Amino acid sequence: MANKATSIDIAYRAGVSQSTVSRALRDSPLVSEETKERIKAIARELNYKVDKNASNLRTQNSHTLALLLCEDPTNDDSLINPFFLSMLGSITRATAKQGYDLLISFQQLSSDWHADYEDSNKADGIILLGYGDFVDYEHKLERLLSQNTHFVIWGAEHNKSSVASVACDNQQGGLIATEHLISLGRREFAFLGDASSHSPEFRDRYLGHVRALKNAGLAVDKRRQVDAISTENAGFEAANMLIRKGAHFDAIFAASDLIAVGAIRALKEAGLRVPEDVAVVGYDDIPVASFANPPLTTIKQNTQLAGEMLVESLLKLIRGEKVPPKLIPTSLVVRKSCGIDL
Amino acid sequence: MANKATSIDIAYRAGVSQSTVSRALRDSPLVSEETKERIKAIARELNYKVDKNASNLRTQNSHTLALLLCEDPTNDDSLINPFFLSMLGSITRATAKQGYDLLISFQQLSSDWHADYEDSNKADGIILLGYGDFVDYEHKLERLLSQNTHFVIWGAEHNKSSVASVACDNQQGGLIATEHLISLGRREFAFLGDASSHSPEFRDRYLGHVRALKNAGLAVDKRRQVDAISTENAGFEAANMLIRKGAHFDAIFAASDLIAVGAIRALKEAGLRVPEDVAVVGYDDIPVASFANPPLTTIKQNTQLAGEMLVESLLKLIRGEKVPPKLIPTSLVVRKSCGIDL
DNA sequence: CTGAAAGCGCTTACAG
DNA sequence: CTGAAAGCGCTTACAG
Repeated sequence: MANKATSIDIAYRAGVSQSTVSRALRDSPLVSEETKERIKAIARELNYKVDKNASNLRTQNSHTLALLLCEDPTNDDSLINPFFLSMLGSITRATAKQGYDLLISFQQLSSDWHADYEDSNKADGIILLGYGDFVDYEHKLERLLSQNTHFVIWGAEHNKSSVASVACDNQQGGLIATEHLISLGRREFAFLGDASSHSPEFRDRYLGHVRALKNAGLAVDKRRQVDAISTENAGFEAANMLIRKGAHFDAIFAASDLIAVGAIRALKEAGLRVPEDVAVVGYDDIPVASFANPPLTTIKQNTQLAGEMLVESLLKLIRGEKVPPKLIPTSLVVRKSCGIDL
Repeated sequence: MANKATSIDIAYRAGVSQSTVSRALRDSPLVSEETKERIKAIARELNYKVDKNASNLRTQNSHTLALLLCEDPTNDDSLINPFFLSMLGSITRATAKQGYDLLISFQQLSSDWHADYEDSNKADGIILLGYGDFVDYEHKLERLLSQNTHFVIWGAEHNKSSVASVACDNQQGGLIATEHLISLGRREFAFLGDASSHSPEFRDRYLGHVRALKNAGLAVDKRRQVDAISTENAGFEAANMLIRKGAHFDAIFAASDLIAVGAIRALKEAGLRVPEDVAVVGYDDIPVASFANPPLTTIKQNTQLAGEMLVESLLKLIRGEKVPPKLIPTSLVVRKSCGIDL
């Protein structure tokens, strides 16, 4: 590889000082238009690009954000939660739009976080996506907080108000999903998904679900809530358990689409028809949802907006501004699994 | 944020020179064990991390790779080709395993590439994923080549042997998919997907498909090949066109799973049963494939291996080694859409 | 508007 | 085994 051109090379050719080159390329008003043009032309000709390591070292910021994607321990090695992938797309776009680069890292949940991007000046801040067990997660957040790292988390509002967060309104999602089923005449509900504080997002969906039931004067039967992590298999097992217990239900609200798809499989195998016997609603609107059989009614999170807000909040934090937690409303996507005639 | 500790701070506390600190932290054999321990302990205590900008500037390499994901212009804005996402996962992992960071960027195909990661010393090399139109793509590759950028491409073998590439064996994939259908008694084949030089991967799948037909002494009917880009809609349209033309066929080999899923929808709407009347095989094994109705028989690419090889090839290139193009064998995933009784 | 100079925080020859 | 010093390529006060 030919030696890269430096600002000194350009200065030499342009017959100016290196400082002037640096100013010209950064469009400083201190340089005359004429000189600027000459310098820029030479820079283009030499295919010159400012050395980021040098400029970052000098200015002490990296113009780079880091995205830490924590994988669910439950997914197989090569599979990423499809919902996160959708977020990844919007985060990448939002980061680029702001003129930042994005460093990405997948972390095993088990392992200790390698979250020293900011300490090593590789990134100005960190976006955290996914956590596995929320209780463990909080300890890690504590450490980031104590190290004054700039970071913003996706998913659940943290009880420490000092943690910046962006989340979709999971309670509202659970509410509208359940209200929809109620409006279609369903009365006996099952909820599939962990409803404990270990999974605050699922728990909030559950809380919204319960609120809708209460608003409608319907019974909340704890025996029809079955824990499940977000996999097709867990959904299958959870629905099977309900069926084996002989539980009565005419609707299932699943805390995620994968759970819903697994549940549908279990229902079918048990000879139950979806949606005639049991209506099913999922959560996330992953691509699989529209191809499920029947196509899955689900709650869609606005990942586009979410990505933008995560990036925006993080940049504000870096600039030293305050950022209140953000809550994004969700929307209902009606397909056939809820029993409506499309 | 408290001022970050530097190697000088540590030197001061340890009562040694800054050079010794630097050596100790890099585990240089020139430093006594005892001194090393002392220095490392202080570094931990101060939460010290080597400043990457400074060290990269000094050593003139970034220990970072860049991933350029070029989106298909055909996908809607927030949706990424699910196959690429699976690659992304394995590339991220492989990069981390080698101790490198990964910078990621989504490029619009229309826009001019912003591929100056290496020129600005932000990355030591680039992995290119996706391209849209291959003919346009090649011009861009020319430029990278002329700038002596280190890069490796995924997908098709480039006719310039100087371009490092990793690809799955698309011809072999097309061959085994078609052979499988033939072994199940299918005789009249349609192929859905662009078979021109604008989509070399699809074309190779088509070539393998044709080879299998010829090997079996079956007719190759050009009228049963319909161009389609890799979307569900394009597959739907392509299959509809075949049906409207009154083409006879008892099997469809689709160049991608999305095309296959769209084709199945068209077949069903036309009152054709899958697989009884028409068997369908796709390509990629995206998550949707197993949830399609009927579940889709498809060709699986080993994304895990592919990601590792891309990273490995790129690192070799950076080290100045030669890298021959790599071809990874594919495998058949049999589900119900091909007509086998599972 | 321009230049000379300092300095960001490291790594690494050079000298001991 | 250790230290003093140079230098990676920028940005930006300071002086003119």
